Amino acid sequence: MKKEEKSLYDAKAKIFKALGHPTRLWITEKLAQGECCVCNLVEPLGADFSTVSKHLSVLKEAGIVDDEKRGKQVYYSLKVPCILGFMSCVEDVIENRIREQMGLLRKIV
Amino acid sequence: MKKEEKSLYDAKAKIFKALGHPTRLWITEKLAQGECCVCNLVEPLGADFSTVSKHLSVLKEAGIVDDEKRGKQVYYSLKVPCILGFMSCVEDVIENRIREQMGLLRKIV
DNA sequence: TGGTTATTTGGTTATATTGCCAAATATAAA
DNA sequence: TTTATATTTGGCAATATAACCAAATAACCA
Repeated sequence: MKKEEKSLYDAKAKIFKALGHPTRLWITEKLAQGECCVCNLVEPLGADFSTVSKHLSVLKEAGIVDDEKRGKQVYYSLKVPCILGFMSCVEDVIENRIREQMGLLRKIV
Repeated sequence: MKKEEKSLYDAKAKIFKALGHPTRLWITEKLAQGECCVCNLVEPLGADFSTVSKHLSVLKEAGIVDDEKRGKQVYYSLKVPCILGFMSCVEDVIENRIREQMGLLRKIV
């Protein structure tokens, strides 16, 4: 990989990496339904306020979400809804994996 | 997040995580053009054979690629082409990010 | 002003990832 | 059978991530 090619792949990978955590994926799908303040996410996630805030900043850094301060709260929103279009593909991958495991199981038993 | 919800998000995140590395992303796009043996990937990547092999096994574990041994070589192929459909979205995110940075720069200068 | 609430930041510790090297395995060829 | 080639595996050191706690910041309210 050449140098400039490398930095393009670094940039792309950053976005996948940002989505590569269950909490951040959950947040992303939640925000797809509409903006949320941090406080709206903390309770259902059952994580520390600071933890959620840090996950949000990873998503923001990656360009996936936007933030806006209104009063005491910071509202996050999904900036790139096209991300959701990928989820059905991801679910296909998971389904395939399960199907294969079942096939394997049948052979063993 | 409830327990079973958590494991769904774990499974989804695993796929994003697998794609969240420049080398693995490069491999994925390369395989989209047709199957490759490990030896075909090592040289252009400029990485160790063992390193490439491990990246491939991450992709395989995630259900993204398939492998098939033929003779002395192992051929890898892209199992889920729908992954590529996401790339234009990823590129949009990158483009937005650059655009914003330019806007910011204009304010400063 | 002082207090309260929402959020971010810094620090720390535990865990995971990455990349290389060396060794193991497998297949083909001599 | 020995040798060479392609690949995987195990181990190690360096680096990155994640989660929590405590402290800092920022905005509103009494």
